[in-house]
Amino acid sequence: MLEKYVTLLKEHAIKITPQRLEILKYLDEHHTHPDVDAIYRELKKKYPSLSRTTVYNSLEILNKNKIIQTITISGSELRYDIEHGLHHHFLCKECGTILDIDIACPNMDRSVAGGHRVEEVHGYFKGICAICQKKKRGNE
Amino acid sequence: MLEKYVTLLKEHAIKITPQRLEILKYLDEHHTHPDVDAIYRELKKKYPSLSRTTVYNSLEILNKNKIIQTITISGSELRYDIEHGLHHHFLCKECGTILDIDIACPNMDRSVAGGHRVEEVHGYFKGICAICQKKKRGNE
DNA sequence: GTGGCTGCAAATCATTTGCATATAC
DNA sequence: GTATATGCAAATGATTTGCAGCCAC
Repeated sequence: MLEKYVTLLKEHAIKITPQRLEILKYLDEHHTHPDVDAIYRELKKKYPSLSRTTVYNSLEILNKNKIIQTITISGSELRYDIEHGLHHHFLCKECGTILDIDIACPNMDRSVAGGHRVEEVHGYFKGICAICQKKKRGNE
Repeated sequence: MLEKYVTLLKEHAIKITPQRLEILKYLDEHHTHPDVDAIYRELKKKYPSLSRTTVYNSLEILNKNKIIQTITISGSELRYDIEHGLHHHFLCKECGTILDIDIACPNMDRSVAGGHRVEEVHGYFKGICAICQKKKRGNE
């Protein structure tokens, strides 16, 4: 069950620890773009000895190995997402949800004029999500 | 000299204060995407009584009125930029500089599938800027 | 005149650091 | 066995809050 994560960590020469496996599994199974505290609180239920520091450390090494990515769309805390193909993000200003956006942008997706070497591309959209729009209409 | 900023604030029904005018002028004249502390330290030289709180407050009201925008590309602190047409940003991981990127992305620039209402679009690119690439080549 | 603004100090929240113990390999 | 990871507590850094005095209108 955790086999795929063991394999993935081995491929990157990252030491296998139960904490790392659980954090990686959590991000693989929950595409909710959680912050550190959300991951910590959720996994703390099953592993009461887990510390926030370990969550920070694990996320850092996973990020450095490009297994996960950080999302800065909220501006107040980092959000995390497992790497799963180039996609962008939408933040609902009403409910705070962050959604995956699967549109391509040919001009944007790899190179930038001016001789800069682009290694990461992040498209961030902000507005009101479909669900919150419905709710608002219902209330008026 | 500050006339244009007085006019701009009046149009938005924002009270005119010397601090607000100076902060707005600073962002209009320096497209360096400074953080709060950079603005504070620079203006503190000319206005020793200036407080960081006032910088925060002023930036907030300017942002709410869409006269300036916040940039979350760095992930650790907010950067500020005067609104000047849709453009995107590039962060150099080597020197930390944030550059304006003037490329268009038709798919990205206004609407997103799924019924979400898009109000803001931010394209963030990260990599090594042209200058840092040259420096690195020189050192090798 | 008065409601909103400024500036100071204290509080808060996310993240980092130092270090002793425990664990992967 | 040893280098590395974990977990705790304390430190840091950005931002927010509470509040008294001041200023724009």
